[in-house]
Amino acid sequence: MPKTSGGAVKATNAKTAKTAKTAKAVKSTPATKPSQRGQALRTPGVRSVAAVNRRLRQIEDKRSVILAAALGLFSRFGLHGTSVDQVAARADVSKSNLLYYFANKEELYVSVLRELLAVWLEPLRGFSAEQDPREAIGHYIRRKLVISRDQPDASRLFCLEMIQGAPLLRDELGRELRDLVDRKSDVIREWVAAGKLAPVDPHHLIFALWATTQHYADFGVQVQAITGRTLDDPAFFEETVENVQRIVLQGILSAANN
Amino acid sequence: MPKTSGGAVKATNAKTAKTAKTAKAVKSTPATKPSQRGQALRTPGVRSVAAVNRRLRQIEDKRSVILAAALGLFSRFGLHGTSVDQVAARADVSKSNLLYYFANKEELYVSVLRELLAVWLEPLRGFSAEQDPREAIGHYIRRKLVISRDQPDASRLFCLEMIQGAPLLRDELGRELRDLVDRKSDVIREWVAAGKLAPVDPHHLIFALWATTQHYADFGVQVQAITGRTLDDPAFFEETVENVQRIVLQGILSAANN
DNA sequence: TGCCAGTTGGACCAAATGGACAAATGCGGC
DNA sequence: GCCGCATTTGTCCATTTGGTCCAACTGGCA
Repeated sequence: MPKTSGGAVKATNAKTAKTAKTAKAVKSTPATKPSQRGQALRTPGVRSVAAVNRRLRQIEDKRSVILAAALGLFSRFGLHGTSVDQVAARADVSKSNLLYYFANKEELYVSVLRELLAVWLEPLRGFSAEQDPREAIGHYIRRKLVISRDQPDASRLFCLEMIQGAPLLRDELGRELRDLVDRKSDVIREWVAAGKLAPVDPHHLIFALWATTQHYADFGVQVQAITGRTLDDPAFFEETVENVQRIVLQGILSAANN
Repeated sequence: MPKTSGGAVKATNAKTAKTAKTAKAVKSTPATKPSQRGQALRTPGVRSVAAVNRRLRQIEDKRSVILAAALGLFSRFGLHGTSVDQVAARADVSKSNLLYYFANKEELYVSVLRELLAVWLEPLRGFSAEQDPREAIGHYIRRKLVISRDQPDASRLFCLEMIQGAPLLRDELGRELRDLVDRKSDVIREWVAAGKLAPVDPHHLIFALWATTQHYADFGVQVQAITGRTLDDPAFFEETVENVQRIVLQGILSAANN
């Protein structure tokens, strides 16, 4: 909303003058910013292939640094709780420079998310019907817990986004994730049909797996407040893997009671 | 909606002058704002007891309305993603008025959180050693899922706060929650000792219970994206209760494999 | 060496926002 | 009807922040 009070005040003081919006004359678009050339991989122009490739790698590197910094901050403070300045500072580049590589804050955010989703889904791809479910699921739990330990930021940001209704992932969610889950659900159903698993709804099983493993990343603070330990403690990590596996695989009722 | 653009316009015209910050002279604190009188319940002054009580109730009501509005917004957009204006609008009060009841945004936020923690912990209090664990835990799962269904906002905000490191709940976490969990852990240990439960670490069991049940609130969007349903669907709700109970209590391995 | 696309940083701006302030309005008791 | 306090509102301001603009620089190439 307009709200020009600030502008009005400044307008009154002498020195200002205003940049006057000088006729945009030459439209000095500085060639192609990396944040723009999405597909059009570049007109070879004159540069040697080697030089181009080198530069391309440099660009990728810098983007990575920025993305890493952004992940760290976004995952803790969210999109709105993080300023571009902060990300730039953490990535050790100037804000302008950052905005040279990412058109705007939101694009940066989405870029981070997109990388995330891949990492996050990866472990699930492992499931296949030939495997022994006990093995496959036990292994899956361990892998997810490793991620919770080594990349808690990724897990947290994913959770953050989900809580907010995943406005920027909705499409991906409805497509990629859903497909993958559907495929793996079939695997689980086969296991059940083969009598290798108790009759359990695949979706709910997958949710339980996600929930129990992610919890140690997303609620890491709580876990630490209660147990006084973190997954970084190897003993605690193993203990966690074992307990989660046991709970999900065998349940908690004693044989006598079962 | 305030929106002072008009004011700005006025500002440019002669009369303005600026309020000049006149020496703060009398420090005209307007008696006691509700946002201040925390404990000092009020010097009876002159008002009749009846009148005072009525007013007190009114204050509580208004605070509740604001808190509810705040919960709805904070839980989706976080502290930084929500403006005081938005909360005020949603609660149908002016921003100034809101700030009359809550000294500042952060106090409002903390107030919301404080209410939350109580709701959130309540179900766990139910556990006691005399109960049949199968019953107690099954019941607990149901209760938590009811909360996930009926108060997803609360669950989400709690999760949000936790992800951010719970800077404002750290103390409460270290004290209240920890104590409660410790006490209930003892109950679980007794169950295990009595052979009613398989040997499982109480902490991890509690985490698993929290995680699996909250998941349906915090990741509600994901759940819907995948299953196409919500807990509001009674059939889906029951199906969820049953599956979560079965997974946690009996595990997923078939008897043959167990 | 000089050129130039591609990069980088700094000054600057407009919008948004938290919140201070003071004037206004309501209201119970005298 | 008047007083004094509680409540409510409109106005204004300082600060933060996303983003623009432009001047300056760089490294590869003719």
